[in-house]
Amino acid sequence: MLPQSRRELILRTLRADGPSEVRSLADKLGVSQATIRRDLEHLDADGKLTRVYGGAMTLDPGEVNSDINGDINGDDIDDPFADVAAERAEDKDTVARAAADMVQDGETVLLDIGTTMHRLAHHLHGKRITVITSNLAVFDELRDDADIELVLLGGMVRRRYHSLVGFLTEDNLRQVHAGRLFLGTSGVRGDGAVMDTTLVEVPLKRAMIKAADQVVLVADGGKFPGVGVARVCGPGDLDVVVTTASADPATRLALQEAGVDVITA
Amino acid sequence: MLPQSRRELILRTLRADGPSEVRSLADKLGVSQATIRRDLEHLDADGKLTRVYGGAMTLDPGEVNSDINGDINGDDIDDPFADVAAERAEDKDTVARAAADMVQDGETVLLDIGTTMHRLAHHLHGKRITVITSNLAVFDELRDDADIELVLLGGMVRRRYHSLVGFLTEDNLRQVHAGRLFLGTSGVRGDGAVMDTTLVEVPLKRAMIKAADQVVLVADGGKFPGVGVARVCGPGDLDVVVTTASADPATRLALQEAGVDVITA
DNA sequence: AAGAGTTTGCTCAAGTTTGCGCGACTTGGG
DNA sequence: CCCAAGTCGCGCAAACTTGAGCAAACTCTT
Repeated sequence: MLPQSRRELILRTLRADGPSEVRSLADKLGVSQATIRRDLEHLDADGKLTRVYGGAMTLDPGEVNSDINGDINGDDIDDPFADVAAERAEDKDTVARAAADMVQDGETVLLDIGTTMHRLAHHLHGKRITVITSNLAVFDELRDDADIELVLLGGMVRRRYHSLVGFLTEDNLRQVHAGRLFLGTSGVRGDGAVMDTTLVEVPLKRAMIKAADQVVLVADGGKFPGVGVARVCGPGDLDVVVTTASADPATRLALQEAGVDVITA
Repeated sequence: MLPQSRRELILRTLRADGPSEVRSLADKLGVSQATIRRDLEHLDADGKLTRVYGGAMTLDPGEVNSDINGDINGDDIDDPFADVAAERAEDKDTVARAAADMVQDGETVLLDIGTTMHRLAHHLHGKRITVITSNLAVFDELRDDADIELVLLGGMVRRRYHSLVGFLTEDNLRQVHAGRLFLGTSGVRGDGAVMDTTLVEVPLKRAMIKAADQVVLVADGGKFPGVGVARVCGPGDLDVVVTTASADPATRLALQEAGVDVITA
């Protein structure tokens, strides 16, 4: 059994059966607890799971399969530079925090789905704002925060993605308006086009863009350039991009030439 | 059981069932009360709940009594007979179970807000159905049940009532259709009119009635007759009423004369 | 076939969690 | 006002988890 396969199996186990103890993982995979610990340490550094005392669980509050969303390209696995991938998890938090810092009391913000938006929501605590979202991880994060007026868009519960989708969501989006939209992505193409891998989300993202005055794309440098099967929008639809220094300079330039304000967190 | 999982379970329990005592949490989770105390201390420090003498509750400012949430009429609070309220809780579960038993695989049901509907949702586990709701307690109950297609109506999060309200909810309700609606109430008047105490819910309830083929009112006998400032609908809008033997006979008769099928659970 | 580098399992000290007992405190009722 | 019942916080010991160090096994390259 390859270490890499074992780690993927660990992730799959967590996604399927929820939180798991070190002991049970060791038994199940036929390796020592020390090995499992090291695996969990690795996966935690890569932002694939959260380590907790005694075992591990999927990202934060039952976030079953966040990376399908937030980090849609699975390059982390193929990436031979493990330390680069480790930076990515931190990068996500960095851009999320920088984006959250833009938000002032009294604003109304629209939050896209994905892990990056969840991190962003985490940094919104303490502000007196209105948040509109179809992101269930964001909902879980903010549902007990009395300072935040929380509006949930309707839709079908998509458990694997922790989101709400469908025509109800689209309908609701046509009825609301926000000062700012924070948009996530699977990757930005070299010409500045925003991409996504899940087709069903594309019309929703487009509806969100229509519903907001300002569109802020939040994406760590690992997504420049990035992939995705579907084109969500062009650089002309974006107002601001928050990213990290590791973003590909050519893509960044393409964005700036399209009039986008590129902020390096 | 991981400490982390246990703590999340505590939060979930509080959200679903309202305030809880240290003892009952300890029994439920199979750990000592000391551990529960430490967990509560932890969660309180994290701002996830409010510690109170004897137990804990969700940190909603107005959430003094669980019944404020689900049970839309606040009469349980004013009720000087605590044991009556306790009996009522059992009654609520009885009618909820009877109503849930009506549901067949493949159905689409619409669930109103309130504790009774939460209990009903609890008895829906194991069925392969579609559930549409704006009830966040129902959402919490069913969000991890892979057999149930769950549709959440959009709206503003109303924390004290564990519900979603507003024009987004109404809009969504105009777009969906269900075979059956399970309706809650604060009380049924002597003439069979369904009442409610929260004005903002009335248009939603009316929209739900329009969106369903069959309307099933689920209300324990303590609500016959009952009070409420706003009239939701008349007996003619109801198809079935599920209640307990303690329901006022005159009110029951009025319903039957209006062609309603009154079922005693 | 040998060496460099990685992975794995084991051991051990340090740290964490848990359950229990005890004294102090809070609550509700005479 | 005081009392009884229950709850709380604290210290302690036992059980468990963790991270680090180390040697053996393994992989890959030369």
